[in-house]
Amino acid sequence: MKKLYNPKTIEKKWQKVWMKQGVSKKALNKGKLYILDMFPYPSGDGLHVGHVENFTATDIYARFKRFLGYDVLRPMGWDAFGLPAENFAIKTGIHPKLKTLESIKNFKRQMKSVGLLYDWDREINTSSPEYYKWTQWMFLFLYTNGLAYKKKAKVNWCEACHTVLANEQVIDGKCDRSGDIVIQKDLEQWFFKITDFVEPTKREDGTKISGLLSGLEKIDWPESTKAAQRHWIGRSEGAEVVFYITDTEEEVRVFTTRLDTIYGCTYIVIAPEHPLVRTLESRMKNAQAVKKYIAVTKKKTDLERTELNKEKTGICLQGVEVVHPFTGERLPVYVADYVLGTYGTGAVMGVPAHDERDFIFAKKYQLEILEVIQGKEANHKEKPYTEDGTLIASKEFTGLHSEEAREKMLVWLQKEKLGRKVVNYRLRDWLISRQRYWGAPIPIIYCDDCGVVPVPEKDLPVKLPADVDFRPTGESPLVRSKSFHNVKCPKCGKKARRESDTMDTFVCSSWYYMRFADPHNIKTFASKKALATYLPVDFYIGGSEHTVLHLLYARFFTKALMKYGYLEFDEPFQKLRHQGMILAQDGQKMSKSKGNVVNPDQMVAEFGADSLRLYEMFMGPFEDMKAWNTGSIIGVRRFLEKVWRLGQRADNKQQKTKNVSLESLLHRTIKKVTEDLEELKFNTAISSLMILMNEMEKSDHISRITYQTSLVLLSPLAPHIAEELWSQLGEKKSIFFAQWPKWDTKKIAEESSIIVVQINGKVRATFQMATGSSEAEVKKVALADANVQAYTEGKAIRKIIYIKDKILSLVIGD
RNA sequence: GGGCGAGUGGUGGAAUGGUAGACACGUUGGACUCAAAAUCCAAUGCUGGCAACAGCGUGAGAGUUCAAGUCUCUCCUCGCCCACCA
Repeated sequence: MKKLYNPKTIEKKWQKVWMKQGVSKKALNKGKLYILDMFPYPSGDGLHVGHVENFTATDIYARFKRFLGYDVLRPMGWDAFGLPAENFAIKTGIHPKLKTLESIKNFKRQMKSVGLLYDWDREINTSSPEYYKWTQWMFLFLYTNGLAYKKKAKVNWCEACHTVLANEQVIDGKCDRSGDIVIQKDLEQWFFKITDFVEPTKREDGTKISGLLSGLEKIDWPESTKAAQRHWIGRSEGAEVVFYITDTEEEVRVFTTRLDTIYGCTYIVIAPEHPLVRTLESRMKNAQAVKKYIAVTKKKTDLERTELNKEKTGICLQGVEVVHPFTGERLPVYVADYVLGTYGTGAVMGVPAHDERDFIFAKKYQLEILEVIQGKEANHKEKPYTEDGTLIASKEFTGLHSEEAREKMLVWLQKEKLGRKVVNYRLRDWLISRQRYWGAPIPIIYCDDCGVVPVPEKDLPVKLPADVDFRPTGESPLVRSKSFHNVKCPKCGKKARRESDTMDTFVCSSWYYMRFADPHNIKTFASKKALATYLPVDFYIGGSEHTVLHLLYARFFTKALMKYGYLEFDEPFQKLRHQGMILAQDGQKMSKSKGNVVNPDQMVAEFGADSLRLYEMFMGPFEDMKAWNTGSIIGVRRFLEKVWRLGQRADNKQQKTKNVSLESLLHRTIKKVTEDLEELKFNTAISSLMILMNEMEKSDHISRITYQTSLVLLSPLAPHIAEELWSQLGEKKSIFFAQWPKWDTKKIAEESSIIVVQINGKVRATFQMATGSSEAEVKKVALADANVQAYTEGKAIRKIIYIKDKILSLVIGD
C-alpha cells in the first residue's frame, strides 16, 4: 500500500524525537563551532518570516556542520526587555512580564514547529533576574574601572507621553507612539565610555587589544557593515587652530580638516552651547538679541534642525572680534546652530569659498568670500569649490598643493603655538539611562553623605519591583515604588535612594553571547573554562538593522572585558552575515497596518514545515532582499512529494547502482550541495537536489545507496521528511548519525562532453565527443560538420583556440 | 551630499571570461479521468520560418578579448543605510 506524504503527522513525530534525543552527539573530531542567531525580541505578533529565514539558515548550517564532525553550540534566548511590552502594559494594564512570557512561549512553539533544533538547556531570558543580575554586574564592572559615568545630557522628550524616548523611538523627529514633536531636555544620565576603545589599547600585562576601528580589519564581516561602523565612529584628522579674541585673554579654538583653506577664512562661528557665549556676554553690544537667538535655538527640535538643512540662521556677536592667526586680520564672530556643540571644539572657521555650508551662510549675511584654492572651474562665485587644489593668495604657501600646505601650515602653527594636530571622532559615549520600567535597574544608590554608591555585588540582582504603576508621568516609574526607591546606604546605613532609571536594552544584548557558554553559572557571568571552550562566536547571523549599534556595543563590551582580564579575545564575532529582508508579496515591507504580513503558522499548516524551510531558502540568494510569493511554495512542496514517491520505489536490497550517468550526477550533486551549504548558497543547493531527483525519477532503477545518499544531502534542509524516509528504509538510528557523503572526482567526470564550435565568436555547431579528446580529434570532427563548413568554405582559418572538453573557437577571414 | 549594493524572460532567479536564461512559479497544449484535483508528457526570451536555421537579446554607450551578464571606462535608473561631523 502506498503511503501518502503527510507533513503534519511526520513533522510532529520527529520534532518529539529530536526534543528527546537532544542535539546529536557523535564522534566529534573537528573542534568546536559556535553558531549564533541574533536572539529575537519576543514580540506579541509571533515569529516573522524573516526570523524563519534567519533561523532556518543557521539550522541548516548547524546540522550540516554536525554531520562533518563539529561540536556545534547553537543556543537560543530572548532579548526580552523593551518598549513594546511596556507600551502594551500602559494600554491594557497587563504586566510586561506576563505578556513577555506568553510571547516567548509562542515563539518557542513556532520555532519547534519549523524544526529548528536548539540547545534549549541553554535558553536565556534577559528579563529574568538570573540574567539581569549579570547585566548589573557588567554595569558595576564598567563603573569600577571608570568606564561608566554620569553627566548632564540632552535627551529626547515627548510632551504628550511625559517621558524620555530612546533614539529608536524618535521617527523623523516625532514620537513613534503619540506622533508629537520630540524636544530636547537636559537630564542627568549614565554613559558608557565606548570612546576609550576606538583606538587599540593594552592590558596591564601588555596584551594588545585591537580598537573598534582596527579590529574590523581582521574579522570576516560584510564590507558594507564594516564601512557603516567606520562611518559611525567617524575618525577624522585635522588641526585645532587658535584665534585670539581682541582686547581679552580669551581664545577660540576651531577644528578643521581643511587647514589649507585658512587664508580664505573671513569669520568664525561658534555653537550656541559654546561656553564663550556666556563669557563674552559683557562685551557684546547686542547681548539681548544673542540671548534671544540662543533661546529660540534651544527650543528647536531635531526635526527643525535637520529640515532647515539648507537654511542657515545665526547672529553676529557685535563688539567681539578675533585675530586671524596667519594674517593678523580682525574677523567677526557669529553664533549659529549649524555648528554642533558636541563635535570638535564646537567652533569652526568660516571659509565660504571652499565649504558648502559656509558659502550659504556667507551669502545670507553678506560676508566676504575669498578664494584661496584654485580648482578646475575658474569662477567660484556661484558655487564653492570644495576639493583640493593649488593654493592662491596664501602668502608663502601660495603655489603649494592642498596636501602639502596642510602639513606646512601645521608645522608653522605648532612653532607659533597657535595650533596642533587633532583627531576627532563622530562617535560619542553611549547614553544608557532609560526612564522606563521594563529594563534592568541600574545598580546605584544615592546617599546624601556618601554620594554615588554602587550596589555591592552580593546584593545583586537589584530586582525590578512587581507592583509598579507604569503609566507615564514624566518621572521614572520606579520612583513611585517606595519599596524600591527608599533604601539604606550600603556604606553608612543611612537613608538613601536607589537610581530609578533602567538600562538601555542594548546593554543586555551586548554580552548575551557569552552567557550562552555557561548559562546557569551563579558565581560569574560565565566561567573562564566555558568561555575558553566556546567563545568567540564563529558564525553570527542576523538582520542588517543591527549593523551599527548592537554590533558596536557588543564589540565594546568584549574589548573592555578583555582589558581587565575576563576574556582572551578582542572581537566577539569572527564571521558575520545578514539575511536579506523578506518583503511582502506587494514588494512593500510587511506590516500589520498594511495587512500584508505572512504568518509562518499558516504556511506550516498549509504546506508543512519542510516546505516552508525549503521555500524560504529557495527564494533567492540568502543575503538579498526578496519578495514573498505564496504561489511559489507549491514548487518545493511538489519536489518533496517527488522525493517521497521515489522512496516508495527505491530498491531496498540492491546496494550498487547500475546507472553510471546517474551515479555521476549523484557525485556532482554531493559536491555542489556540500560546497553550497558552506557558502550559504541554499537556493542553488536545492536546485541541484531537484535536478538529481528529476533524474532519479526518470531512471528505471534506484539503488538503495543512491537514494540514501540523496536523503542525507537533503536532511539539513528538509529534516523531517528525510528522517521519515530514512526510517522507512528500515534504519534504526536517526539520519543525523549517518555519514555525510564524499564525492569521487573520478565519478564526476563524464564519459562524453559537449563541444561547442564558435566561428568568429558565434556558436555554429555543437556535438558530443569522448571526454579528454585532443584538439586534433575535435578539429577533425568540427571541420566535417556541415554547418561549420558552410561558414568556413573558401575562407582561411587564422586562429584556433581549443578549451578542453568545452570549446573550439575558430577565427576566419577572407 | 556621503557610504554600500543592484539592474538578466510574464515572475523568483542560475551562470570558475567559454552554448545566457539552470532550477522553480506561471502560461499553453496533450495524456489519464464520467468529471475535477493530483500526477505525467511536450512547448515556453523576442522576431522570421513548416523546418533546418538565421537575426536580435543580460539598464545605455564605448573599450579589452578568439570569446563579455561576468573585466575596464562613461552615463542612466532603482534600493538600502547615514547625513549641517567643519
